[in-house]
Amino acid sequence: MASIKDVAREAGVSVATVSRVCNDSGVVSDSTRKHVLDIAAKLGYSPHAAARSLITSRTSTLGVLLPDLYGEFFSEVIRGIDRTVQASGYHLLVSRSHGDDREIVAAFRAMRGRVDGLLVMSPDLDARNAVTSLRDHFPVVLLNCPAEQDQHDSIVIANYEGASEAMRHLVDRGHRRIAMITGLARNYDSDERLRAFRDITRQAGIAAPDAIEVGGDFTEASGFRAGQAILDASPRPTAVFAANDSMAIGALSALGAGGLRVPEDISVVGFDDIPMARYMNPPLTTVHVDISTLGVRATERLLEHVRDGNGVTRQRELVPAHLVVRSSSGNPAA
Amino acid sequence: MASIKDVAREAGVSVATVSRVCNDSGVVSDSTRKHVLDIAAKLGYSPHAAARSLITSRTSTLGVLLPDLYGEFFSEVIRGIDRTVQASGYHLLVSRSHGDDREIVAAFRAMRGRVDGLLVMSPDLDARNAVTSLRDHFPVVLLNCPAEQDQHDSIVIANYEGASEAMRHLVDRGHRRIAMITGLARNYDSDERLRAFRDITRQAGIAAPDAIEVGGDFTEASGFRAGQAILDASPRPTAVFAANDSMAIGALSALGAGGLRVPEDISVVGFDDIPMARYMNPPLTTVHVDISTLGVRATERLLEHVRDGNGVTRQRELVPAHLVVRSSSGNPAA
DNA sequence: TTGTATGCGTTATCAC
DNA sequence: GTGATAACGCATACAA
Repeated sequence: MASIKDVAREAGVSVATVSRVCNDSGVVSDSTRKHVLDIAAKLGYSPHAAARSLITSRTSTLGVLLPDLYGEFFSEVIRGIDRTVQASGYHLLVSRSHGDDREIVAAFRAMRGRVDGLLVMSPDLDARNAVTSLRDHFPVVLLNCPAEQDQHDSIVIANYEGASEAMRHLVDRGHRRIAMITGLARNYDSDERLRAFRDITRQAGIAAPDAIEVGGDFTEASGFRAGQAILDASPRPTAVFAANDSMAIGALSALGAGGLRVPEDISVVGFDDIPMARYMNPPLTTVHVDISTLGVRATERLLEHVRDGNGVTRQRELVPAHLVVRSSSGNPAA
Repeated sequence: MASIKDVAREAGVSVATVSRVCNDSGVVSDSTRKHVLDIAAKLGYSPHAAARSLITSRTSTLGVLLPDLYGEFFSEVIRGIDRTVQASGYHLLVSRSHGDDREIVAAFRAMRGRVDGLLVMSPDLDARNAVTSLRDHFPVVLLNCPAEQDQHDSIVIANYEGASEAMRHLVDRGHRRIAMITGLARNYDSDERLRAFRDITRQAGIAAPDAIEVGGDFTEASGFRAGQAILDASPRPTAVFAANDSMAIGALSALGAGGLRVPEDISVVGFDDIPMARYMNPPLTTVHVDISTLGVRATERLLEHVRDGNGVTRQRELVPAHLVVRSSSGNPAA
């Protein structure tokens, strides 16, 4: 593979000149510039990224640490991240971690010399310490993580607000027996949405067994199982609030298979508004989140840090979440 | 950030010894090894990836070039890739390209010095030349690309076989008016699935206007629009074969909104078997593809190349695709 | 068993 | 305008 030396020799100039041409730095005469460019093209030369970043101490790469790459939600987040990263001329290094401290620390170490900054998406409540202790090494932006205000730079979904809106919608429609399908245990998003469920039901004077919580893990399969459990519950709820759309869709399927009509017999509300939600049968009432914006904003914030150093203030940014009423929710049966 | 020099100085040894300890190479006495390890831990030292790859000329990173990061299909592919990459101690650099030659070439260049090998997923039929001309720089494995047998290393879905099975299923059930919702134009997957549609309909003696093709682009929205067009078609088809599940789901929605019952009035068959397919209402009959395996196998093949050099033979590998009959397909109405 | 010295490909600081 | 040359952090051949 051709190096800067090859180009210099072939063009009859020094490596310094070739470097200047490639980086538009310093002053080079038009004629030599053109000549060097020609030779470089002929040799198919492209600078060696590792060598360059060794001397400049910049990699032009951003890292992203994800809990798992599953389903449309993450797909959309990555989409937003990728779009922004690419538009800024950066590269994207993705890594998955199960979320525990040890693994996050290991991932951080492995990133050294590979990235200029890191996007961490770890809704696991245990991971905070790892992030805090290692933040000194390079800029970090937290994405949908449980973080104290101003402690870290972070972008989070308005989980509580969105879930509250969804729950109020159900209560306002007259529902008095409501089930919640929760997400993974010790997960920030899930906990916040559950907190709203509890607050709103309490405010409405609804208590167990009229307010029940069924455990899920954000997958369609767990939503399906939860739906089956709700079918068997007595008294049977007239409405279901799922912590995300995938589970709502799984529940929709189980409820339908059990002979219930949605929304006539039972209402179902999800969270996220993944692209597929509106195409469900019936179209899913859900809390809309501009998911890719989550990725876009996080990346923009990280780029600010990477470029402007530590001059950027730390703050917590909220991505709004609003209820979109479609056909899967209605009034409870008389 | 602590470098190897800092560790060496602090430990009172040479950088060579520190290097040997870190890489388990050469022979180091147990006592100094332990000592060096302690100091390294104390200083929070981790080797600088760029510096290391400059001297070893290996990056421990694989690149993946994708057409777009949209929907569950890509999500699953990346999932498979990531799992394999990570299990092998490699990193993953993702990049998106719109698929045209120029952009692919640019992406290749930018990858120089960043990756040891590249996974290219570009179903666009125009991109072949770019890949061929740049393959010399590092190992490349094509993922679901139109490639001549033995010309490149590639993994492809058994598009034609799977689509044929789906079409035969419909014909065997007695359908004589069938619509196909195609994918993006000039897309390999779409073209192969369409080829099966045309072959099977021809073999069954079905011709226009009983065999119609409606244009889509793999999104739910395009499937929805196609579904509306099919509602208005006359004679109206009794079955629909969509080039992927997302479009099938969109069509399901449009057909239902138009008052048609599935499968009583019209059958719908998809392709991919994304996780959500079985939770549709009705559950979607579709061609199952072990999507993440596509990513896993491609990554394994690429790793073979990266590790064993050019000793690995080039070949085309097929990922099987088989029909899964659920409830969205049945016999045509009398 | 350990240390010294060289070079990987690039940019940056000087001279000229 | 251009060319030497020193660094960047590390691995390794060779010397001790």
